[in-house]
Amino acid sequence: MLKIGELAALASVSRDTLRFYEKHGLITPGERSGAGYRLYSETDVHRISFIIGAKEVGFTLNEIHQLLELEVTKDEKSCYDIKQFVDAKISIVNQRLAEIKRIKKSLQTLSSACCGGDEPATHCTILEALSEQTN
Amino acid sequence: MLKIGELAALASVSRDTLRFYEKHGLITPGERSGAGYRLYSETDVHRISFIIGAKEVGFTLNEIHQLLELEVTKDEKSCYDIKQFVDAKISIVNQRLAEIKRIKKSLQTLSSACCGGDEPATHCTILEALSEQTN
DNA sequence: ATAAACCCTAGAGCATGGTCTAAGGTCAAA
DNA sequence: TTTGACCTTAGACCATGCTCTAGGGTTTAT
Ligand SMILES: [Zn+2]
Ligand SMILES: [Zn+2]
Ligand SMILES: [Zn+2]
Ligand SMILES: [Zn+2]
Repeated sequence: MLKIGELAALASVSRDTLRFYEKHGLITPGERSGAGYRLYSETDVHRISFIIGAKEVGFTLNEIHQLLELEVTKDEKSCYDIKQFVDAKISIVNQRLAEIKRIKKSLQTLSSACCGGDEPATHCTILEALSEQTN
Repeated sequence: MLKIGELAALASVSRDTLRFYEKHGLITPGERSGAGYRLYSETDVHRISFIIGAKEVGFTLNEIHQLLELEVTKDEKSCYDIKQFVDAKISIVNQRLAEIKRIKKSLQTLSSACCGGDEPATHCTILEALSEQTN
């Protein structure tokens, strides 16, 4: 059984983060010591690992919430269900990717149209372009 | 001179958004009517256009703040300065892009390792992988 | 025995970019 | 004249993911 600071060190997160995850229902640490200290079991450690792993691949806490539900009921779920979930996330990520690429392109277009010289920017095509709405 | 609702309609933003921008120093509408209504000049309209244009290419409000300072002092600034600013943003965008690509790859790796079948997910490689920290 | 290091709670605060509400004043048309 | 559409303010609220503070109690080492 680990105390919060021990788990925090193990998982490389802050104690506050662990309490935050608990408050938001991501972990439900069972036991408390006589003094009311949280005590984390092996299962809890595994759960934290899961959360951190899921964060690392870009899931939001909300999504991790749903993933954890899939995880704890994994004998009632199929691989199909889990894979679907991941694939749905991939398509969200693809949308973000497309948006950022769009932004990058716009910025590159702006940048390459500008002479980048020493003269006053009164004629700068970047400043001009920004005030022309495409809408 | 436009009232706030008129400018809002023109710029396709809400009245609240315009007041929000003002509160955060992005616009500084000069005049008020007798009843205390904000009155926007041609210059203000141009400024709003600029803000919206800059938002469209992905600048944050904070960055737009800085851009506006460049814009109003553009006779003291050079194209070099402006282009530098845009190029700095491009490198921020590139970092975000790299991070999202990393996430996408991780998710794809997860997805493709899963059989996606109908059997119980007790053996699912996705769930397994998520609880294995790379750290 | 006392100080450092740890634990607890509730709740505020941060950054981002707004949106909405309450409680009021103003202006135009019917 | 009264309704509705517009305007004002200050401040609360949304999501996201923490981080920090205040004001306590506990444990451990010296
Ligand atoms: Zn130039
Ligand atoms: Zn230029
Ligand atoms: Zn399978
Ligand atoms: Zn699977």
